[in-house]
Amino acid sequence: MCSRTNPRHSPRTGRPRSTEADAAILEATREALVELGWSKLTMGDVAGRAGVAKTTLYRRWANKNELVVDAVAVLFDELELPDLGSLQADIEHVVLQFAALLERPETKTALMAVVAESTRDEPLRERIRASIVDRQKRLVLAGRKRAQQRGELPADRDPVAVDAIDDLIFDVVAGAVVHRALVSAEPVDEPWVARLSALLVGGLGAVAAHG
Amino acid sequence: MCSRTNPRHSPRTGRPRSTEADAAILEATREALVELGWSKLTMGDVAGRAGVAKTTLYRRWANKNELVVDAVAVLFDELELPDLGSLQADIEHVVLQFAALLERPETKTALMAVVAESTRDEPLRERIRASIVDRQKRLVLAGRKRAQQRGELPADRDPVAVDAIDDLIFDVVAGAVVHRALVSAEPVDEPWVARLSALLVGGLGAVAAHG
Amino acid sequence: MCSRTNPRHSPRTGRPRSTEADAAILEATREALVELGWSKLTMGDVAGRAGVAKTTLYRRWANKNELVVDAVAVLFDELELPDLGSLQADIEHVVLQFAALLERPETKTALMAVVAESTRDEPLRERIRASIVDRQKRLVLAGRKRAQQRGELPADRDPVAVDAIDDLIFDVVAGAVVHRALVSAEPVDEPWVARLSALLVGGLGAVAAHG
Amino acid sequence: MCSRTNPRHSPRTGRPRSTEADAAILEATREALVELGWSKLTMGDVAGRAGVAKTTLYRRWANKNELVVDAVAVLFDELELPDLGSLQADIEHVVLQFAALLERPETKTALMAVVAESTRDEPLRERIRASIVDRQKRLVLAGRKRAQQRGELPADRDPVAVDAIDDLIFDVVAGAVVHRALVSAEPVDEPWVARLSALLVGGLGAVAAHG
DNA sequence: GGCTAAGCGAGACGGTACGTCGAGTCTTGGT
DNA sequence: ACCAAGACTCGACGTACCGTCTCGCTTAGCC
Repeated sequence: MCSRTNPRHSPRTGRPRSTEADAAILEATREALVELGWSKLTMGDVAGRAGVAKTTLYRRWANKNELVVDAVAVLFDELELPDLGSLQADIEHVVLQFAALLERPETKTALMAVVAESTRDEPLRERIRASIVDRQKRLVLAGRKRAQQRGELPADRDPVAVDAIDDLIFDVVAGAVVHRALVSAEPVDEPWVARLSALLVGGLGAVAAHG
Repeated sequence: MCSRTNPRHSPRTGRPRSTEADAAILEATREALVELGWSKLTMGDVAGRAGVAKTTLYRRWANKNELVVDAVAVLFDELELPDLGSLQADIEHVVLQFAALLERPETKTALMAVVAESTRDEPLRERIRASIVDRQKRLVLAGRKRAQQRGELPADRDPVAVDAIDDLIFDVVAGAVVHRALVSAEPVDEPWVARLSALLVGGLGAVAAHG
Repeated sequence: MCSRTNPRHSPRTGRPRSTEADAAILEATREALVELGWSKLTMGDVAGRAGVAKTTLYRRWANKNELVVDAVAVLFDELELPDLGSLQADIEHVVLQFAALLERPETKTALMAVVAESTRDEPLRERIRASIVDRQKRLVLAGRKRAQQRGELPADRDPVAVDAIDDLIFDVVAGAVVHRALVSAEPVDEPWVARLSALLVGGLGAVAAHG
Repeated sequence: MCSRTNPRHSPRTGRPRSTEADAAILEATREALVELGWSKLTMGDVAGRAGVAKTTLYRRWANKNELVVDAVAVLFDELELPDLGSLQADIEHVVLQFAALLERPETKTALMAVVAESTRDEPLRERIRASIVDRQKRLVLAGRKRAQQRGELPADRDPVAVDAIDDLIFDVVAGAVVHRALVSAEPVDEPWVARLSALLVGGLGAVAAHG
């Protein structure tokens, strides 16, 4: 999950890798992201902060991007979807959580950078998808299920179509928040979130009606 | 428009800058983006491709990021909004255009990278906003006006609220397409675009109704 | 004789060191010297060739230089001084033997390197002197004794002066051969050796006459 | 003579190399040799002492060995052969000069090291020969000529044989001094030098008589 | 015949230097 | 003032070795 697997080698032999080093490196990486941002973060600096040799980093991660993905990924697991009684309230709550996450300097600087790198680095894209993106689709799924139980959305007819709608909602919500926060550089505040969720709830009703 | 203005010097004195160099550099930058991607593009390489000295680049642009923004910005002016008879058709058309633009390797690799850099570089953010982002808001504005003329959307009541909705739509559309294309790395094809525009049109109706 | 003695431990307790490892390491060291030369020889590589862990090397030798000295020292014990009937013939024979030894790639690359290191490493200098240099002075001593028995050289008068001459001859012969072979990089062939021994025999006569 | 020649490039274009940097680097190299010795001298340290970037070193010298040869070579040009009235006195004087040179820490540590490296590096051997070795043969030549003028040695008969004797003397003198100073690590003092030159003068007489 | 003290293979560890590369600046001579 | 060329400083890169340090396991001699 978090480090380069030891190539062609029995796990029973030799000195085992230090798990303290693992943790210290990831923590140091987040710290460096906060202070320096992605483009000024260096492997040597991270090693220094972690109290670890540079070789120890390279033994675990092939390069800066993979390290940063792992350091940041864990933050995304904080997102939760408590039942607030209505689809619109649920959406607003998770969008605000996501916006708060994107406001943190370590994610703000890192997320776009690694996605940019991933356009030319297939393994990195896979790592991002596995560590970050796919893990959050659970939120969309859970939100839809709950809305269906409440009767806010009709029950599934065609499971393929449902999947497609889930993916659409995921890209729309995540994309809109990222774009608002990082490209437009405007605040993701309650009024905006209210408008966004109104748009979504309204749109979902229309799409579900004749979908 | 596209290059660093000559600091503290009268524009009338000495040898004028070569306009051929300007064009050659931007073209060379796009070429290098296609072949190498953003992170492996180097100023020396661009200078070499353009048949120009590195000095000449730095006389015009302060650094690599600003050069890349200018090289890519012009591509976004290709987007157009022909009248296709309905709001949904207009949206689908412009989204497909935008998706095609993001498929081009020079924009795919560059756009996210410079946005990532801009999270720590205020002048760069301003340049991106001025050169790329704000320029495309015209499309949202034009689309809405046309829909209002057709009667698909109600006429403006509160101009402030209208602006807010325009901005929301812009972030949702641009964000969703970028996220689908670069993060989810799934095709922005006609079925997906149809679903997106259905969602938007439905949602806009709902929002406008009680907005 | 050849390896670091076990510090602060009774030699009777615990598992004894493998003598096969000793031999394999020295042999591997010579092999690596032949293939890689002194400066590209690495401890890890030697350990690998010997089928032994790096720890096992460092348990026996403090560092690369001491290992190399021991690996090479044994080769110098091959030198012999058979009685060929005259001082000049004896000298020529031993010089040719020495030259052949210096032609071997493992000695050629190692000898000068460890001597160079020894200019800044007193323990190493001692080890070289004990393992290599002093051991070969026996040849000079034996040659002189034999020449005196034959009447080619006068009998000893002052033992201190005799020692001084022995040392001089040693430095002249060894130095000249090394310089010819490694610095001038010219062949130590029979004509050259004949000239050298003629010079020495003539010179010794003169020095002994009024010494 | 002292730096890597600029490959495939007109000398008329671009910023010229700094000659101050050249001098500062060589001086810094000698200083570092004195303080650290050859094996602990690093390119980065030399660059720092010279107030120069590491790249500036690598632009001029391919590696540490070539740099050290150039830094040390100039010291050997100090050797001179004043006329002291007799062959023996001339020899003693130049040998003492040479010994003093070898006592200097920068030559002591560097000379053997680069010769050791040169056994596996043909270009380095050539550089040493051209910069250091061949330049000093002039001393042997001059000494012999002067001795012939004085009548201490017979005039040339066979020029080839004369060359061979010159080379022999060079290897014997240089080799003996180096061996005494660095291998035997004993002082090259006046008594020893007197014995050496007596040996040589006596031997030369004998060799020249029937050579 | 179990105990104990070392040896052993494996490989991770903290360091240090390597030689290269790119960014952005400066210095030539020439337009 | 511009320009091409290329040297300059700075700093990070990713690699390679050094010599040390755990691991789990083996191999003797002694009780």
